[in-house]
Amino acid sequence: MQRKMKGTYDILPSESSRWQAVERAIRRVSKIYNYKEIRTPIFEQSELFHRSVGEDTDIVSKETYDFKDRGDRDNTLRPEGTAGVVRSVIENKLYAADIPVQKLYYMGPMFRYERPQKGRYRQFHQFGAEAFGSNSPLLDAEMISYAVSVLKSLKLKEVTVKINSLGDSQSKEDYKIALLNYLEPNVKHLCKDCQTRYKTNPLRILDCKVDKGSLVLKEAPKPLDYLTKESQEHFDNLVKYLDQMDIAYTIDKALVRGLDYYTHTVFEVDANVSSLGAQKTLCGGGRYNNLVNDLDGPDIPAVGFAFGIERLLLALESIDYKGDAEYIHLFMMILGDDQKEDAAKMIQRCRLGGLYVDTDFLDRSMKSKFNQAESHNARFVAIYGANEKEANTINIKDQESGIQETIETDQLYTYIMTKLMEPSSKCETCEDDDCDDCS
RNA sequence: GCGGUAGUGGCGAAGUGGUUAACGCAUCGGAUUGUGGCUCCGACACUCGUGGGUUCAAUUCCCAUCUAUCGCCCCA
Repeated sequence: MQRKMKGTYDILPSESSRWQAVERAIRRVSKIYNYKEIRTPIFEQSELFHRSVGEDTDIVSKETYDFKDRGDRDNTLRPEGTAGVVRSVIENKLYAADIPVQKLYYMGPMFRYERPQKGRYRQFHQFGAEAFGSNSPLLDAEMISYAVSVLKSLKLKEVTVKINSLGDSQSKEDYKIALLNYLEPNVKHLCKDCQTRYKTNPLRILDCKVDKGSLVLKEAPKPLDYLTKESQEHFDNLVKYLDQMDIAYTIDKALVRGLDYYTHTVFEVDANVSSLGAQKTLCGGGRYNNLVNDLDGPDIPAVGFAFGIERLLLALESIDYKGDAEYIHLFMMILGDDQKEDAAKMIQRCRLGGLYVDTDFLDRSMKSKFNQAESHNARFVAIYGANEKEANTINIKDQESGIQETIETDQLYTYIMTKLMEPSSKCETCEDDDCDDCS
């Protein structure tokens, strides 16, 4: 049997309504914040990711899906979304468009060659947003609010926002020197990984889980202590705005994030949900004021975030979030071959009118037809056999009320439409958490 | 890349070195030749992830491999 590739999975019909619900929520919130969708290729020149994400990050050094094409070019399946978006903004000169601040979002598959586990796959999906052209902390605050709103719109309440600032290039450089100086006599007390990080990516030592409790790290200098005046101001303003927007956050002085390109604000949103295990970070983001310039674009600042959609869905599972209920309006029950012509005509009429219609294609028993109608969650079942054909009528049963009526065949569509217009006693799309009718 | 656990019908899940591989759910047929959801009866795995080895005999033991899962690393 052919099997799927390691770390990939199929989104089956039973799951897709949940995906659609999440995607719809994302698009709706994006509209509210006035972000426009951008769709970039899922592969790019390998060099793009090396230059943007950072040569020494794990993502680039050991997790990319690389391949050579027939023209001997080096390609990489995108491991994250920002690089491609930045490339596109530069290449299409979106920074020169009549809208001075470009606010973009994307959604789609990403690829990392990793050992799969729950909530982590080789082909996974991200939803992310990027805003270009402003260094205002108001935009940082908007980003964080945007991310939180997506979670709120999905009714996820148990979330924590952590923020920190790395400052501008000057701050980052000052801090790095201070950290290296501080750690130098203590390197041998750090874990093995951190001894490597000391040389390659010292900032990441800060949020090492092994050394977390150690005195060395607790007393280590933090990025916030080395902010330049402007950087400090930026961060102070962000905090003020978040307070005014009534967005709960905690300042995590050890938060540094894994990608090289961040400056100033960095943030993470965690779900406090046991089912996520080690993968509780739903969203990570921050400001990257130098990346556009580093990739040969103009010197314009930017800020963004990315969500892992699989993790979002996992978190939703724990709050028992369901996608939209699947249903059809009509299940046409055809009894006897001689009735199929008329039935085909009636089905077509209803579908042209926009009704969701299905029927039994296996000539199974009436019992089975009812069972099929039930599993399709049909509101109405229409029964058409020899007797009805004779009388030019059709029996139609409302599965919700159990009431069955006999009507003229040419009244079928109108009958269903009329019934659907009547207010339902059921509370189907209730938005109110405290509604007594919802169970 | 490293370490632990697991792999039996569509799903869940027993089981054993020896020849009919329990059971539950789902599905299908019938009782009820045109009104389902309850009940009863019946059907449903040339086969126990894949490949190889040990053995007279392997689903069971051994090795490899694949996949899943948990943790590490890292990240979303």
